[in-house]
Amino acid sequence: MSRLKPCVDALYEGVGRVADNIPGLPTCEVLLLRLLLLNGEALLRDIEDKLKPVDMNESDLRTLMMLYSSADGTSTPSELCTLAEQKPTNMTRITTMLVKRGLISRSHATHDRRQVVLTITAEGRRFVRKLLPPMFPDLKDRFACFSDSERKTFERLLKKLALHIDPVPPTP
Amino acid sequence: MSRLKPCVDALYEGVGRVADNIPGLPTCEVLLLRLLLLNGEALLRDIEDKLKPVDMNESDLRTLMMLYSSADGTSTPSELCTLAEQKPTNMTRITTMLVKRGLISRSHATHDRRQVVLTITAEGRRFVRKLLPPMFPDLKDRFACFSDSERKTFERLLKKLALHIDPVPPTP
DNA sequence: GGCCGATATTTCGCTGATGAAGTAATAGGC
DNA sequence: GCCTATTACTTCATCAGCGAAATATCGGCC
Repeated sequence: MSRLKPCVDALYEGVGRVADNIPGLPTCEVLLLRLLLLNGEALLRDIEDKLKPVDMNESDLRTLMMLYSSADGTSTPSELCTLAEQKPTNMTRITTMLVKRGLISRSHATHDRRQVVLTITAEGRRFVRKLLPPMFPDLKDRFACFSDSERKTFERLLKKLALHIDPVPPTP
Repeated sequence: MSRLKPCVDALYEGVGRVADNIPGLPTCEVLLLRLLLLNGEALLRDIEDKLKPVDMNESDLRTLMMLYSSADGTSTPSELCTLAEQKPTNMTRITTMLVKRGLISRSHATHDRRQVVLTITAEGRRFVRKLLPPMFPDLKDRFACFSDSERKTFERLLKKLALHIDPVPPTP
């Protein structure tokens, strides 16, 4: 069941028609935007499908991974919010759930008692080390259409874009 | 307020640390995946911010644009679902809202009375023609970090990826 | 021509994420 | 040493989107 090809086709046709209709349409940029979002959604769906069996979604895993991959297995909700691109509200829910599952622990910072310190537990580390490896083959497959140099180029462009769109404030 | 740079930095550091820890981690692929999602989320946020003033979200606009850009300004819920990557449930809600706002109209197909035919109205077309142009400058800015050839390369890679990840079924 | 499985869409109940308001603690001016 | 603004997090109400079930229609088989 091919889902993306019709989207891509309709996208190119549609943009062509709209361009005839609305002057000044930045055709190439629209294509880049839509293709990027299309790929993002598809990849996200794949991940979430794989996480469903362990009752997790991508935000949950991302949060857990931020702790797993931090220098000392420790962080705070606000730091995780900026690094995992989440709102505080949601971070509360995620961490509460992870604490309940015993994957992380919550405690208070001594120097600033407003701050909550989150630490990944031994069980959390075990969980990650068991969960990730089975996902590797499929992940490689996703990008198997690229040559090594294409992968490098793609990475370079994605990184460049991320750092560029960063500080652009929205025009109100 | 720079939000993405710390994410990118943490990503590269984090992946480095995890790679030391979990053998077989496809480092490059993980970076590609995370960077792609990061960019997608940031771009989506920008769009949704711009749409908030007109009480719309990106899915709503995408749906409306599929109709605007179709050959005859007409489609069906199921077709829109596949093209706009939406579930039927959500499409019902979106189209109901668009009908309420007078941007599209709903009617029944004569040859198959199960099907609903959605048509963009004159007001819907006006709405789109008024809404889009102010978004062009910012959209161009987003990709202004790329040279023409980089934009072409990026588009080629994105398209290639979309068509590749398409038919890969999830391994259960 | 009536029954059965498939298809198109909607309804319903639930979950994940959000913005706004609330709580708690700190920091800085005076 | 208090008062105010700021910061860190949580709670609450709400909403978009989803899966499963319901509804309506079609198409084919006998």
